[in-house]
Amino acid sequence: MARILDVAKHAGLSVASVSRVLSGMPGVSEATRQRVMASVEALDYRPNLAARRLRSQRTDTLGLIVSDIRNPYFTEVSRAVEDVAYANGMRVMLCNADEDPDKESFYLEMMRDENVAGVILSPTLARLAHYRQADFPFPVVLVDRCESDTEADAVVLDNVDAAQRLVRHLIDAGHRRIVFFYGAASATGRQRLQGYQEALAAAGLAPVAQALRPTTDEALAAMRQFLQGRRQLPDAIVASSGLILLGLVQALREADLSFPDDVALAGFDDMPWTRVVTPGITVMAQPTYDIGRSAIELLLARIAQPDQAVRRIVLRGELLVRGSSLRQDACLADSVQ
Amino acid sequence: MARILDVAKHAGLSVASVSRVLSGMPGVSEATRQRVMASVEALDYRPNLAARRLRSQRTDTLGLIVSDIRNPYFTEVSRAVEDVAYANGMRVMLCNADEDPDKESFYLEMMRDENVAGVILSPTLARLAHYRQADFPFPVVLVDRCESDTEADAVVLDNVDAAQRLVRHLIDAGHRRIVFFYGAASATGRQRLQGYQEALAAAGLAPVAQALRPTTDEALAAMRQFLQGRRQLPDAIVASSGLILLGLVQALREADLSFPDDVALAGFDDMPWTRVVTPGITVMAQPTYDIGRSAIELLLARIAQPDQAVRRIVLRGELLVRGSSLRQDACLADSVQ
DNA sequence: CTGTTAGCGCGTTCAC
DNA sequence: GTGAACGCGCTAACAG
Repeated sequence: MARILDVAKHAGLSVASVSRVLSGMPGVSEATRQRVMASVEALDYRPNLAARRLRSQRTDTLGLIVSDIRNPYFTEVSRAVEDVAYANGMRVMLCNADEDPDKESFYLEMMRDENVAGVILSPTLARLAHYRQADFPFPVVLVDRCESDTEADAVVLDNVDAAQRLVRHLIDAGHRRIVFFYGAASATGRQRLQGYQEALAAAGLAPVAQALRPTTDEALAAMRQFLQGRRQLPDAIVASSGLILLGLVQALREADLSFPDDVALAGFDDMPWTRVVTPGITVMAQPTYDIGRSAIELLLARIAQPDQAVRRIVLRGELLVRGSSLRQDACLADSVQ
Repeated sequence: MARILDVAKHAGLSVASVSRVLSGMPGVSEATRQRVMASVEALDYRPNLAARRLRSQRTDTLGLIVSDIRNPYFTEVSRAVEDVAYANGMRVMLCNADEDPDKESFYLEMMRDENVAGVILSPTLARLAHYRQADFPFPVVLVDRCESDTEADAVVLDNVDAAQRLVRHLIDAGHRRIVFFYGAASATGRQRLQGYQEALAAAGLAPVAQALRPTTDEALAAMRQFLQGRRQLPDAIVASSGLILLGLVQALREADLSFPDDVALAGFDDMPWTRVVTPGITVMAQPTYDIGRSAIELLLARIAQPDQAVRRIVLRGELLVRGSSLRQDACLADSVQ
């Protein structure tokens, strides 16, 4: 592997000149610049990143710690983050905490060890509870999950509002007994619970909420149990995330129940499959790519300006009404899309 | 940030001793080990990875370059890779080439710059065509995609066999005119095409195959066009991947066509949603987690033994028969699962 | 068993 | 505009 010294020799220059050219520093004659570039080409030279990072103490690496890599929400966010990062000459280390606080801690330590320039994190509830930016040696931007009083740069959906609108839609469609299955392990799930509760309260209805871990398997199990326990179904069921929604649908299919005939259905996240089940499932769609893009833009801005005021970007969900939420007797199934 | 010298001073020892303890080298008395650990604790010392990597020329980082992070196949593979990697004290850099040869090249260069210990790669067709391990400065294990004559460690499905069995199942179920939508950009898609062709040939049937880029959107567009072009539908349609399958189903729903009544359906990958559409979709399931686990085990073995013979691990798909492939008049819909 | 010391490859002063 | 030399923090060879 060619070193910078080899390039210098080949070009008949000193290592300093080569370094200057490669770092794009000013004060180099065009002639030497050409010679350096030619030698770099000739020797197929690549700077040693370890040496460069050691010497400069700087780093061009960002961390992205997602809660669950299987969640399309996060894969979409990660695509946006990568796109913007690479466009700005930075690399991204993508890590999957799998909703496990220990894994999350492990990766945060790793980020510290890697001396990253900054991290985008969707935190577990425990970490968010006593979150302080000062605990981290690098700037952090929260994504997807954030409390209203968290002192941190963050990009989130307006969860309370989104849940409210989703539930209000169900109420408007004529449903009264509406059950909510939500991921209790995240701030997001709880905020959506709040929106659900507020929407019901405003209509004078009683909430029935079921907490669970935010995975498809858990939702499937919870729904199985729910169906066993009762003779009469509610009017509608709402899921606080796409992963949970999938588990609910699996359980309904198992039990040979159909929607919206036996029970209406709605959830979060416009996952591709919600369009292909019959009828389509009404969901609150999140602007996933924008969320990721906003997060990394926030992070890059923070890195450039460490002392700027804390910013929070709140995005709005989009209600996509499909067949699953519409009572047959309402005769709307065909007219709304 | 505490340095190793600080730890040494604090413990009243030399840097060498501290280094030895931290690297787990033998020949250190228990007493000094204790003192070092105590000082490390006291100072909250963490080794500087850049310095360590520069000095030792070794690295504990592996690369994983997947073709499409949105494909659940790859997220599942990546989970397995991470699990095994971390259990072996290695980190993983996960990169998403997005089926783009340029991005793939970019990431491979990056892997070289990062001086990774090895890479797991699902290669684009172009790269596979003239693949030579000698072109890479690190060991590579191919995953998902590999030609029969590729000289490389690899973990793949037996694609020809899997496609044959899937198509044979359709033939056995009474279908005759069977159309194949496949991803032409990968070796895998082509191998599955071959299996499809062989199964049809054995039954004396004529193949009709539609090549496309292996994304849901492309499959949706291709299927739209396909449906427009003809008055009569085939008996059955087969997708060479889960992503393509999803696009096909979207197009069928759009056109208000149902399966298996209007046309039977089958595909690859046991994606969660294939179970929740009605009826369920018959698929050839891949052992995704095992694929990932095998790949990293192969890679770790190769790193430990650079000169061992090239190995290829071929795994078998599992046919999951669901309602989408069974003709109604065959009266099997309920008896098979 | 422990300490001293020479670089790993590069960026960055400081002279010239 | 260019070059010589130092040191980032660590590991490993060697000496004791």
